[in-house]
Amino acid sequence: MTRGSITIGDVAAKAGVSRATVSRAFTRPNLLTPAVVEQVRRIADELGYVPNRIARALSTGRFGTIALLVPDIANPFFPPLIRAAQARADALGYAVFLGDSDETPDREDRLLAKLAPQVDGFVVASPRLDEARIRFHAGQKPTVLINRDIAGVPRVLIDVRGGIEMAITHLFALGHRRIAYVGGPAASWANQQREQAAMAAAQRFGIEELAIPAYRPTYEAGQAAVERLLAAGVSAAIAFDDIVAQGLVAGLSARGIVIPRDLSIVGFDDVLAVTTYPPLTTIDAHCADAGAAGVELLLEIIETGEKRDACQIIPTRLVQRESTGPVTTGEAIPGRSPSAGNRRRSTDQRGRT
Amino acid sequence: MTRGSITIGDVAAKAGVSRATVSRAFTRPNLLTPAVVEQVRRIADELGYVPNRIARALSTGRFGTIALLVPDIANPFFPPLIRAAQARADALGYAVFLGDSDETPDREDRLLAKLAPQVDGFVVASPRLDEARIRFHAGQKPTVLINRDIAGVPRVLIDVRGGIEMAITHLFALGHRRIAYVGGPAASWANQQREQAAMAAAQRFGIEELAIPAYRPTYEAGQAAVERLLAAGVSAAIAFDDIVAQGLVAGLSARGIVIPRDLSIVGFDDVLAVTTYPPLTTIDAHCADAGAAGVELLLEIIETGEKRDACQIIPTRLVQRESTGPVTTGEAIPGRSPSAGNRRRSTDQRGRT
DNA sequence: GGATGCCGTGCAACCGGTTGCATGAAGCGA
DNA sequence: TCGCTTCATGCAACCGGTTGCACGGCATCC
Repeated sequence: MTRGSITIGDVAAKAGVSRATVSRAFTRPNLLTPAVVEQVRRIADELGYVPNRIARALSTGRFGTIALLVPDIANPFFPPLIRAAQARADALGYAVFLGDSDETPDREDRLLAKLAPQVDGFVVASPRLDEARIRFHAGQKPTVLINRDIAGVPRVLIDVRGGIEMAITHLFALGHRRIAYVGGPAASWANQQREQAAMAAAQRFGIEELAIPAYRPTYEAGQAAVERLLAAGVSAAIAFDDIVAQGLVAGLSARGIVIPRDLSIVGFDDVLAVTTYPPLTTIDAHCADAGAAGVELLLEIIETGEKRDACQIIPTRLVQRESTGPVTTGEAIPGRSPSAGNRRRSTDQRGRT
Repeated sequence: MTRGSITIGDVAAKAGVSRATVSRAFTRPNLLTPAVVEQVRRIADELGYVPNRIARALSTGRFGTIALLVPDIANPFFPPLIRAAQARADALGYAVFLGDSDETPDREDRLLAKLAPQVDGFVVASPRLDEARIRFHAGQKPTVLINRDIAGVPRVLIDVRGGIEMAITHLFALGHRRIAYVGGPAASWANQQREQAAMAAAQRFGIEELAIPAYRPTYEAGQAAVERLLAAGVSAAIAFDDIVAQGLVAGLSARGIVIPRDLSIVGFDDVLAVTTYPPLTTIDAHCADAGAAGVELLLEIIETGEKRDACQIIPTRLVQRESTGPVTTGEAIPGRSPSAGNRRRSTDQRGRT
């Protein structure tokens, strides 16, 4: 099956050159006469020769593969990220192993160990593993983290503070003075970061902010949080992510609460915003960019051999759709500048294309 | 990094045996004296020797890896499939390459060629490539197709006819006599299959059925098809997939049409049904099962070496939620048993767990 | 006690590339 | 014209395993 396929020897024989020359025609063409390179490549094409990456890996110690680990492929945050990462890697000549850790640190650990001997490096998105283990693995193989901030390990982060700041500016302008942050998994680094950013920004605006847990980043968890949200007596909520936001919207609508008339909802990630009703105002996390950036950073580290302590920030932006609106009832504490309440302000400032 | 690690030679030297013996101690221990095996393994452990999979792959031609190709990771149909496939492969000791062909046959072709020399086989979900090329690749490496029926190539298929039949039975019982099938990409095998099944089933029930194209399997395409759908004057529609259905629902709602009062909608795949409003009645395609089954079939073929012409059918079931209801207006042709119109019938017969 | 067979082990070739070094031809200055 | 570079190419070793075959020792059997 694999046997019997075209090898470098076949091409060499047909082209009347040595195997070394064929090899160089592909890996170091500048060492050869252009005419020879051209001829070898033509014959290789004719024969349908494809370099055997395994054999190459054995002699160079480089595999031309990377592994991308995610906690849950089915979480809509990851597919665009995976897609972009895969496309970028493919364009740069690398193949991608995909691993799903199923949200469990142990499986993540096992996948890292298992794949290590056959990849040049790792991109680990939203790692669930503890810092010590991550450090250990990162010491073995070039590793780039996405969405996790560990000093010394190259990483790609989302500009959560910027996005949250825009969201709160937006809500403030609409007159909201008492809002909620509906959180995801308590143990999740992303959740802690988002919650802290929301608290800090609210404080700066003099907005009262309550943290309401949703425990898991799912639609059902969002629905289940509705009761607690209503009990909090807020006029707006920022959700951990779009999924939780969607659950909130569904749960609220089911109780006859009209969005955004009665309550404004802001999502996070912009992974399904257009497809909700009403279309969700959300913080676009540019997750595809994060995936591409992670791969690029990793390959740069692999190819230069430099162990730079890079920390790349992906900008966010607020995408204003229809799940947020001005405060209309007097239920919330009006604050000191109620006249600003109905002024709609464009916060749709693109971070980048 | 990889260099400088312990090799079979180091173990051989320390154990005072040949490299061949060390190799056999791991791969064919029954050929050796138990005492030797035990001693070699102990020394290997002491030294921290781990067999190099790449080197092994080069000589055996077996890699312990498979590739999973999908047309678009971001299409919600695939993440559950990928997830299940990855989990199954991992459990059986294989690592998974993921390839996204971006819906283009050429990229699919290229990915197959590129990955072929480093995998033991392929699972190709919803291939976009033409039959001849698929046959060609399947001839080179063990290949299992999901969602594409090519005689002679092992494949896992969705029981589209069964699902459609249940959906139409359901709609008929609700009194619908004139319905539409809102199709996906015309060139897609899945679309053709679904459309034909819908037409055939409708005919059996004496239901009038119109085909309305949506051209692409996207939310926007679904929205764009609304006008054509309304012009058709039907009382119900079956969509190519849940995404198109969601687009239809959104487009209809935006025009003030209430679902299911004014129009019933049935989706296909059950990948986002709960999260729509109203929750979507849909045909559950068990896509996770399909992914797992594809991997299992492939590994069986790889490990037994048999080239069986397998064709495994994944059962479907109708999941009845709230986007379908009885015909209430007289706009549709009432048919001959209008009294059956309001009888709600449970069609939620599980195909399997 | 010698022929026979079995079995555990080693030798060496091989998988399909890459690469350091040697070689020989061409180019060039004196 | 000669000697020195320069450069394109080939030779052969190597990456780290696996495996067909040969060999030699020992038990078995006549």
